[in-house]
Amino acid sequence: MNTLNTQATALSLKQLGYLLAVAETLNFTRAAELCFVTQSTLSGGIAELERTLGVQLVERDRQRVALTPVGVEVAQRAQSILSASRDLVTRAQMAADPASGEFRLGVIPTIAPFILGDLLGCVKNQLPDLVLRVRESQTAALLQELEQGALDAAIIALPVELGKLQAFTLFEEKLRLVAHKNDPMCKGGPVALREVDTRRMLLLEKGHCLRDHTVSACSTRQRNTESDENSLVEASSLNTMVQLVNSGLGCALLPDMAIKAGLLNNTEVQIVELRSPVPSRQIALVTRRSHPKLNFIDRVLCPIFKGDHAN
Amino acid sequence: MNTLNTQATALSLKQLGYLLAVAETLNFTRAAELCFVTQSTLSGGIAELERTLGVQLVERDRQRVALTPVGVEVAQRAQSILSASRDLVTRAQMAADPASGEFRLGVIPTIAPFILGDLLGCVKNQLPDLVLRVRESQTAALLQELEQGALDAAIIALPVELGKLQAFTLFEEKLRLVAHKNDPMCKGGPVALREVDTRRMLLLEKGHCLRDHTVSACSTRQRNTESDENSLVEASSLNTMVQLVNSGLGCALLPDMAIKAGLLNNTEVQIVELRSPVPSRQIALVTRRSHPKLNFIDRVLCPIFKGDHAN
DNA sequence: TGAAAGCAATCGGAAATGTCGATCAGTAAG
DNA sequence: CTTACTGATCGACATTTCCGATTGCTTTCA
Repeated sequence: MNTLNTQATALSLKQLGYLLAVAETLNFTRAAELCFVTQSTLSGGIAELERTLGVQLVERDRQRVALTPVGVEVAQRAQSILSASRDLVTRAQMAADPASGEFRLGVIPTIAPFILGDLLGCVKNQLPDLVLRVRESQTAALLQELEQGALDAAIIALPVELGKLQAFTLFEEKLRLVAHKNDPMCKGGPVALREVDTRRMLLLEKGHCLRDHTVSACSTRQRNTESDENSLVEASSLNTMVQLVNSGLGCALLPDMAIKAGLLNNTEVQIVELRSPVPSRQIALVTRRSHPKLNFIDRVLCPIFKGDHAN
Repeated sequence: MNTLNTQATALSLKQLGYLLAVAETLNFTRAAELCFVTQSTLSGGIAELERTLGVQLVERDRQRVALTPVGVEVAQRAQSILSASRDLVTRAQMAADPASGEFRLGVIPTIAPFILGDLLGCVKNQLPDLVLRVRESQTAALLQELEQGALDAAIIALPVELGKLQAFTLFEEKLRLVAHKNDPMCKGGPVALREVDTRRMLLLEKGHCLRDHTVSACSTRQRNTESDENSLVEASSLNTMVQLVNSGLGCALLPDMAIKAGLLNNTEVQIVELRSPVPSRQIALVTRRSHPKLNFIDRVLCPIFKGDHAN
């Protein structure tokens, strides 16, 4: 049983608004109009605010309404609090537009260099308010960051173990067999991939998904990836790999985009026509199922990425 | 009929608190405990906050809870808003103590110089948190400022036209007749005031209440104040008036306090004993009936002022 | 002098909101 | 497969909020 306990209610922004209105008008009735409430409500609101603070803020007899010195100070503070609140709301509502703000995109290294130029330009044109922040990492790292929320989405090659992630396929990318122009393979007609000596096939270093794709494309029989440690050389990037091929060290499977982007320019490396089935990899954009902008990603971002690739 | 109108409710500090708790714990259940509500309540609160802002602030599936980038920013802003709110409350509650803060006191010129020294010292001792800000003005000006709220209280001489003001009598102050020591009045015994030649009675300039008191004390018959424009000299202060008396220009009625304060020191002016009724004026502290600290003024401030005078 | 209008406080009832407990649904660990 | 833990959801209840009407006081105007 409370005797005197006037149970200090919590401060409310609404009441601070009432106080400001009173400070402006020095008239409860007009202040109430400003706040779109009745004089009764405003009167009660001010009274409760005073109860909460334990101070009289407004000195009022029926003729005169004036703020007490404390009231003036409280009103000033209330002003800045309400202002900050309005800022918070507008700021949040600005950010509500998924096409604005920051979007953190991860891209695997065998795609990034060949897509980024176009991509950044495209996004800048079509979504001028979106700041695209790109990070290049291998699949595993990207997926982890994605799950932790450090990335909004990632462009990778399927298949991968999608946990609670959602994948949107962007396009299918062919893998091209390349060799030095003096290589015997370049002389004849189309080659079947399984005829290629796997020991001559150059690989990227471990961790690159393209390495795994290459390995599995070259062997119908299940080959243990761990067992072929006998690869003579491992390249750390597609560029390096092309140089190796150019030196006649072997052949390689390269993503179509890389070649289209001119990776073979100024080299003596040529594409070797392959007999079907032509190997390929599925490029997808992956994000969290729970991502706030999931719809935006599906409906807006993916189409842009697809369109970009089509060009 | 609203189709989509999700009636944006106003921001509430409570909900901002919920968000901060979630940001801290990254766990709805524990966040709810922090806020002393059930998980259900907190969950709804966050949901409504998001509805208000139109943005998803917290990314949550049943396993992982994380703030979205917008959520992080909103949380930061919420932090500072809540902090400012707490400051407002504590600041107001500090000021709730009537014995702290500023107190604007007006004093009439025929009292101020003789009471202020003691008064300021007394208040400083007994109410160390009270900043006494004193203004010296004539009665009319003080009353006006009082009504406008520019002053908290005023020390004046009664009677005055109290509108919606409240007067607390402090003490009765005798008025002393003084004259030059060579004046014939100083030679004989006690003098009756009505025997004094009113034409020799020096007056303060218009506006000083002491002038009016003097005038009415000297005349039993109703004398028109306007008619005695024939006063030869008018002093603008008690000090000046003493100098005039010292020059033998006439006699004067001086407040007891002024004399006790040493106004006659180093002069040849003497007190002339008066036969009763000895004239006097009633000194009072006046404030608004609606003043927030009315109780404090009555119970604390007035006793201090009385005590101060008694010394 | 009386009537009318302006003002803030107050009160009772109606509407809105906040809160809780219980339950559901999905995931992870044992 | 069960258990434990998570956040979302629903219905019921209590509280709060809000309004309209009224009161009591004052000033203004007739």
